[in-house]
Amino acid sequence: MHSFTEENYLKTIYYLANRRQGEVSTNALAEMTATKAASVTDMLRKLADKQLIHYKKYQGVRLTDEGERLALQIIRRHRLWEVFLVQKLGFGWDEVHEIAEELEHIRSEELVTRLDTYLGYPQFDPHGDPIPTPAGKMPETGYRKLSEVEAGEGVCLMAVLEHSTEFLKHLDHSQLTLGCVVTVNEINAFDKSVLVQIASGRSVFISHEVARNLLVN
Amino acid sequence: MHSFTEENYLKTIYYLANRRQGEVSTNALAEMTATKAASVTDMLRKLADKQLIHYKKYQGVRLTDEGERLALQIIRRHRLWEVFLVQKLGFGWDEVHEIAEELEHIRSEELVTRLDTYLGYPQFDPHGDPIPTPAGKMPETGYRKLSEVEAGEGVCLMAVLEHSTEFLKHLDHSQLTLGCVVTVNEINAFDKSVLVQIASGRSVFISHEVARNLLVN
DNA sequence: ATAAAAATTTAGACTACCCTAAATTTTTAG
DNA sequence: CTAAAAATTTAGGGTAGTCTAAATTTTTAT
Repeated sequence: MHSFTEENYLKTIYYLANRRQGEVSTNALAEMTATKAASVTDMLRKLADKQLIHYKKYQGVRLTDEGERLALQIIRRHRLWEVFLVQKLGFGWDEVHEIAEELEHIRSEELVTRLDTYLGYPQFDPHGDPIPTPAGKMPETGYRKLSEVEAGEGVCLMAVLEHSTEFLKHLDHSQLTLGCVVTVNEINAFDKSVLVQIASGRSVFISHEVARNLLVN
Repeated sequence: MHSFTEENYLKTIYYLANRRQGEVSTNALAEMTATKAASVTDMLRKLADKQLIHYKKYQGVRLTDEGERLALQIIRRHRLWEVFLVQKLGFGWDEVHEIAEELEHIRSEELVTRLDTYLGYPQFDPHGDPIPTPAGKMPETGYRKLSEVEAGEGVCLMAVLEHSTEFLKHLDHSQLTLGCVVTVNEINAFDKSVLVQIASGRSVFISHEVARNLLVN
């Protein structure tokens, strides 16, 4: 079995590898795990010994197939629990991340299977992120960032890249919810902010910073 | 905050203090926590420093008010999660203990509150154990052991003292479920086994060992 | 009452994970 | 191309929780 801490490192390596494509650096991991680079190096040696990562000193790190399988299993659990917390317990989508961080480490295959069934085999978590399959594959989505949409296009809000409470509360406040159909009316040439119209007919101003964190279809 | 391990010790001290009335011994704790007496001594010093237990060397241990409050909070979480696992996810009552051992340590008051609401404020867990109140009181039940019931009496099965898979599967097999009304027909003078009649009319033989672990009303 | 047995505590050590400071390697800038 | 900067690793050490073996205290049995 792998420790709570090992699981968190694997998950973090997966995220960083997919964010900035390619190898993951020690410093990036230290920042994400809120530890120091020296501690990361210790753990990388340990994960490499267990064949969960490919690791050459000073060269960055990459998950092995087994490491990726484990990472996706943990992400699957995290996202299923987020669905539970929002859909069944009525938490807001901005309140569930921390709790799911703990729930994802509960060790029981049977529990995850039954939870999945209970929730009706959801495909996406409350932030629109796809839920990895039981077999350990991450579904492809093909979403674009709202910041890359041309003026005049109509698109559907599918997911958020940023999960902070402040960002999510801001979206709630602007009546921007997932599934929401928006039409891009204007793109400001200077600051790249966009003016969109939502289904209710209301116009909503979205800064470039926000638009970069919204995924659409 | 208190560690996972500290929480387990507090819970275990509570159980043992209520099982064999009075002070809890180092060895009993070592057996229950599957560690060695020396490790228990270390932890007792730590819990005493934190004012969670009353502890005098060589004299056994007792929870302080604060320690008992924490222990009951953990037991409350454990039992609520067991209700969830059985009622919502469809686990058998013999399968939920280990998983609830992990879930009980998830740190979120809000989670427990919402779970309680979601489950409809249950009073008892799937084994018939009362669920401590949010304020940290253990409800009194006044149950007797089936082994103490007189011949001729009709009683209702309310709870089990033993939680092992084998014991619970045996009860399932004998069609002895909680809430089941049973009439004690005969008490064997030699081995104290009892012959009871259940609602379906069927007679069920119950050994003294089993009867001692069944609580009735 | 006291010696043997049982229970408990202390001493010293181990692992997992984390840290700071110093050393080393890689990257970058001039 | 090389010196400075940045990134990374190594060295040495800390805490939490565990262990074994030895020392100490309490209990039990004669």
